[in-house]
Amino acid sequence: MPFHDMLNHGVMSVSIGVPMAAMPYRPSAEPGAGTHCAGCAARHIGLCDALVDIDLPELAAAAQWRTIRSGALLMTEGDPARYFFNINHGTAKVYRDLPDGRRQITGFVTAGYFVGLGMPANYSASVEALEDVRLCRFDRLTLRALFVTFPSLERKLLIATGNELLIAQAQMLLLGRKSALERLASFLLAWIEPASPAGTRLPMGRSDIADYLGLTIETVSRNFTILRQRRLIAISTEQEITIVNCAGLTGIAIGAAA
Amino acid sequence: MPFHDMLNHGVMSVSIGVPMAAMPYRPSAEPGAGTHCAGCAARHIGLCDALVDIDLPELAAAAQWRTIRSGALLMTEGDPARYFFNINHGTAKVYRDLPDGRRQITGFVTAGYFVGLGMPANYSASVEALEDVRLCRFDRLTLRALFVTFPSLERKLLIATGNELLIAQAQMLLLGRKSALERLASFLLAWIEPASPAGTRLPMGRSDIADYLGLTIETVSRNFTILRQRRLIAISTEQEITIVNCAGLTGIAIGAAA
DNA sequence: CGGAATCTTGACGTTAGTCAATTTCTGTGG
DNA sequence: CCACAGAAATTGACTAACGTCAAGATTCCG
Repeated sequence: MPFHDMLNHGVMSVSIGVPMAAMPYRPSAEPGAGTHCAGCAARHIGLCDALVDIDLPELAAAAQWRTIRSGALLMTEGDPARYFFNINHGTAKVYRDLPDGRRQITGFVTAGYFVGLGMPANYSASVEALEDVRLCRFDRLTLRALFVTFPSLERKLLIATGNELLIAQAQMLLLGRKSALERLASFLLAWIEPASPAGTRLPMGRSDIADYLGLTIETVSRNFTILRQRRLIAISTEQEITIVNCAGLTGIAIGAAA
Repeated sequence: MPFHDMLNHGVMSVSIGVPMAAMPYRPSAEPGAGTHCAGCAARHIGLCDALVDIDLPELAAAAQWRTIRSGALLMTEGDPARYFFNINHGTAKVYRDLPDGRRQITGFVTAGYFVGLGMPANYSASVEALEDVRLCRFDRLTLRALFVTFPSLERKLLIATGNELLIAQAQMLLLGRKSALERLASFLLAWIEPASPAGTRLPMGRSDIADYLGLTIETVSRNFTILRQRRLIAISTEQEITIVNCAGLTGIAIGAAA
């Protein structure tokens, strides 16, 4: 169960995958086999999950499909917060920067996550795609109007925002009180399928992991080596990781081991 | 504008100020002058702010007034999350502990704040009163039922939860990337009225500040001294602080000064 | 196969933590 | 009002963990 966080979403300078720039979504114009939200791969993990199939067209009319290329920005901190996003596929990083360049990644967002929760007038963070990202973009005013018709949308967002807050709390404990080794162990447990023998490919590099854990890239690398040498994890090809000793890794992550 | 955070709220072992243990709130039985929610000091900063006066009685019927003595727990991490709280007066700390005793305070809650946002079945943090705290306690199931009648309550909570998330993001940046001096400067700016020449009394001690900023009590103390020696703040009587040079303090807080 | 980017490893420096007094504050009672 | 005791805060000397700087090794892709 991967992590996440985020906050805003935004006016963006991104490449557009589906050629329907400012055009409202139309079922008949949809790409892929499903051709409408009910057939979307993210149908039951995204915002639409709050609605029954019969009500989907109204939500779909407010949604715009986009594909964000790897490395492109979904939103930039400080920009007017016009849009709200629902990720359907791919991974992006949410981060804040200090004036001198120090960066803190506050979360990674994957399929099903909302970007733009609890936003004020301007985005409070930047979001960059780590791989190609498919998403639904909503105009915030349009979406707010839909809340009146479908209170279940608002409930879904309230639950999602609450979950974000829980994850943020856990991350504050990690950043404020855990050692480098404990941070890395916690991170891997959240991202790697514990059972998978084949190994899981991490979508982010060492630099992003460092910015997420409040460490430097060198410290992350050193602690990867420590975990590997202690036979707690196995590293096949760089970011292809396998958890070898889940109990041992968990012990380190929760701070049980001295 | 003080900070905050929080998450759960809970089954609690607390002293009860207003003698109406499990009895539903009744206007005629209310303490103080206002004698009902419309006269409450927190009328326009709490949950009730989402309702017009005419609808208040319905919300009031679901609320129970409580006073939590300084040092008592509002909730304990892991306990079943039966209640939701709305602080009316006083300050409390929200924290998580690691098994070996390391503690991270994820936020301080004051008048107007909600405790128990986005909660799962069990409280995910403990909350302890730093001074006597007055609050309204709601049964979570009862409150959820009210959401159907008054969608504005849910909207209020969504906005509040979103604000929490923004604050949590800022705190992650602080914990992950700021120096001890920058952390303390950021904290003081959030808690001390910049203009007040008389000085503001902090409700928390050095130990709580340390647990909030991810530092030790000694490091907090040393950096208080540094800020005082640089004439950025003045310390009258221990936790009675005045901001002397707001611009200078802000410069440190945002990481502008090298 | 080659070059750039990413990752790893090593030597050394800096910041904050640890351990230990000492000082200051708070509150209580004489 | 002052004296005292306990708690909280400050200060100092030293240590440990992580950051910085600098090579090298690997991986990735054309």
